[in-house]
Amino acid sequence: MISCTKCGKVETIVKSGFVRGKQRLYCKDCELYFSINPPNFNAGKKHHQTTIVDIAKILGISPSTVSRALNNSQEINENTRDEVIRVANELDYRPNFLAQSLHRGETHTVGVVIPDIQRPFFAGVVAGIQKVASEAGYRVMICQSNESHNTETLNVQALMASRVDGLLISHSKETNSFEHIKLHLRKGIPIVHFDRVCDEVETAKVILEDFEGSFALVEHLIKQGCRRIAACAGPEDLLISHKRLNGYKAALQKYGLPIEADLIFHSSFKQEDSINALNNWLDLSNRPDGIFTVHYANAIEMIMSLKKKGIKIPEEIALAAFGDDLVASMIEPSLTVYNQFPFTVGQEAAAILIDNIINKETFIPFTKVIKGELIVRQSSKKNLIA
Amino acid sequence: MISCTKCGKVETIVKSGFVRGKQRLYCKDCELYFSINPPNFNAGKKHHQTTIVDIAKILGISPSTVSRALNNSQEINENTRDEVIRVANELDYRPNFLAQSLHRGETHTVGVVIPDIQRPFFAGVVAGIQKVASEAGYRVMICQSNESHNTETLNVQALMASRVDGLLISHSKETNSFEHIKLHLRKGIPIVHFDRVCDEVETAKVILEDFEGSFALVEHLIKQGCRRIAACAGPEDLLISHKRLNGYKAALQKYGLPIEADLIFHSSFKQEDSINALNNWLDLSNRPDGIFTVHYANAIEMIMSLKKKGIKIPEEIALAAFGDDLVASMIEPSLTVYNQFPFTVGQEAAAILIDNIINKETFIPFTKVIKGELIVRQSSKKNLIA
DNA sequence: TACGTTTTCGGAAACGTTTGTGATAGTTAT
DNA sequence: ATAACTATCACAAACGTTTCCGAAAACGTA
Repeated sequence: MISCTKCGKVETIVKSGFVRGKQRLYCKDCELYFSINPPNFNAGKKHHQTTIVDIAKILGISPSTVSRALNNSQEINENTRDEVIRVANELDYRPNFLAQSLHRGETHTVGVVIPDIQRPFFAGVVAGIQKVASEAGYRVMICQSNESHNTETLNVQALMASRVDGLLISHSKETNSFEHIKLHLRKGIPIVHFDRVCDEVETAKVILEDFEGSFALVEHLIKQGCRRIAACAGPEDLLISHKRLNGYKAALQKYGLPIEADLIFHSSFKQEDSINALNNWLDLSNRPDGIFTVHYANAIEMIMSLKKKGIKIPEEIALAAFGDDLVASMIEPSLTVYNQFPFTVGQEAAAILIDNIINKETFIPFTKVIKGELIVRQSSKKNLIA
Repeated sequence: MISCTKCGKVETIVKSGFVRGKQRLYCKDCELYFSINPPNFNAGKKHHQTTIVDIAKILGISPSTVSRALNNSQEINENTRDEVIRVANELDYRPNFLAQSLHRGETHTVGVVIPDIQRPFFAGVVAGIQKVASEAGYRVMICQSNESHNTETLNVQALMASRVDGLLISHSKETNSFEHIKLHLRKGIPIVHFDRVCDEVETAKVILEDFEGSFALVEHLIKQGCRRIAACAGPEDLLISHKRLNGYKAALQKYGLPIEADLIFHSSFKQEDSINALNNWLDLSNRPDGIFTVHYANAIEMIMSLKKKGIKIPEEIALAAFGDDLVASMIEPSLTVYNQFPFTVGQEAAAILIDNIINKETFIPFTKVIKGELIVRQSSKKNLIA
């Protein structure tokens, strides 16, 4: 039979409802409520990281004194401080970051949302962010949206639940509404966009010279003698896709070349896409003699495909693309690119965000442009014009 | 003059020591202690994320009831629950993760320490980790050691201060003592090693077929006709360097080839290193006819250098390396590699860690080996033996 | 009617910190 | 000697949750 956990009596026990599926009991004698726990309820007891209270108990002082000793407060006796520090070292005390953050109301952590860490550009950005953040005493929490709007929204929510002090984000290619950003911005959370920014919200932004970059690439192709230049643009929803496409168009216009819808294709960064686009262009009665892509990976795939078909690069078709990478310099012919300096982008974005966090009241959003660099390689060196 | 913050009197104020550098005051009339705050002390007041208490106040109920309503407790009236949920949605309530974690004593977060996120192998591992972790409801916190022992130690400390529930780590090339790991292992924190593991500590490990992989690569080179195979090994402190070197040696021995100290070089993943090693080998009176490297990047650099020198690959020198990457397949000649499936490594490591976290009491450390795959490409196809 | 039982909620403690305020012993100045 | 002041500590509140316990009201059932 069931006996009272206090007096041990059996006859005084009556039932008293349910809690979490377990029968609740009441001992009329002890006036005690209780429920029965499984025998190993306290078996797997949490391991105990040493706390400020442990130290206080050992030294017979109050937790507040320990806290003051460990925080270089002036209002503490030197001897006391030394004793506290000695014991703290002995027990390998580490302040509980959760408790500190909860109390302070800030976590000294910034959140990062990127589409895909495996893309060298974003890996570089993350490395830059971590460098600046760690130097400023901030932790970094990284999430991947995998190019999904929904996942991105969940990422932002999770980071906010973790109470990050600020957010760095580069949107997924699907993202076409920005409520999840505006919501938190309204709550006063500092947010900084980079690369794939959005014009709808008033945040600080770190962007690349998207227009200028593609203009430079396309102008370069034109100067090398190309007269029919195809464009492999990015996903239609992305702002940077438009900017880059505009750069392409502007370059064509400057040199009096027509803009042909046939030659513009919106890729979604998938391999098949770019190959399909390429094949379509090759099937045209009037083939392009130059290709501009917004992502170097597309250009690499095209080069491979063109080589298989025996089409000469750059003589028959020249190529130029956004984004530098080892493979762009290694492939034959090596690929002309516009280097975006991802590490710098990350550094700048993090620096701006931390500034925004620290000077929350006075910070005024602005846009920082990271200048890129045209790297001319074999894929475009027709040398018709020296 | 200074007046009491309560009664406003001036004449009753006396000084009363210092706190944090600020003069402390005492009003004899009110018997009140206080110190003077700068005027804008409460100006930049923290923005208020809505809490459970806010909801409770609005509805005139207690916070515990709100908590129960939001946690699908059975002991709550349906109407009450609906009301709570309605208000919670209106105010966009998000539970404070810090408070939850502090209370529960667990963060549902795992820490990851890697040498460098920009290396495709580690980026792949991280992606695998995040996939498994997020599916299991765990957050991921990533740190880079930048191949520094000291930074690695600091990373581990920071993650522990954040009270991560478990740790995934691949050691820096410098790391030759493991106190920072043992310390936390003793405290009962689940730790899983991957790739660059360490034999000194009893943790679960996810490793590659280091021995078998290099054996396969070297055996392949031998079967292709190579008789003097040089090795560009990893940093001497790393366990995997030894394993891979042993695979190299074993393959040579199996085929009765001598092991020559001249042909073994320990790289530190720096570009100059591998080029220097290559030049040394080329200067030998008896040049090697095959090169095995533990990192594909070294092999890529060597291919570039060899091509400049006009040395034919694979006829004069064949190459094979650890680690697959886009560039390995794109370079000409394409590079024979042993693919390590980084994404799988990450997935396995995360799955094991989470198992270790959940079944902390019963978990028994073990080692999981991820099988690799030999990918033969042009850099080694001498076809002497079909 | 009377008692047992369930439902539903409030109060309070706890997680580990930091910090405002009360308190006391000792020190200096008048 | 006495008032003013300093140094040093303890206590308690607060951060936002969850959960144990107590209790009132409602609902049975004998």
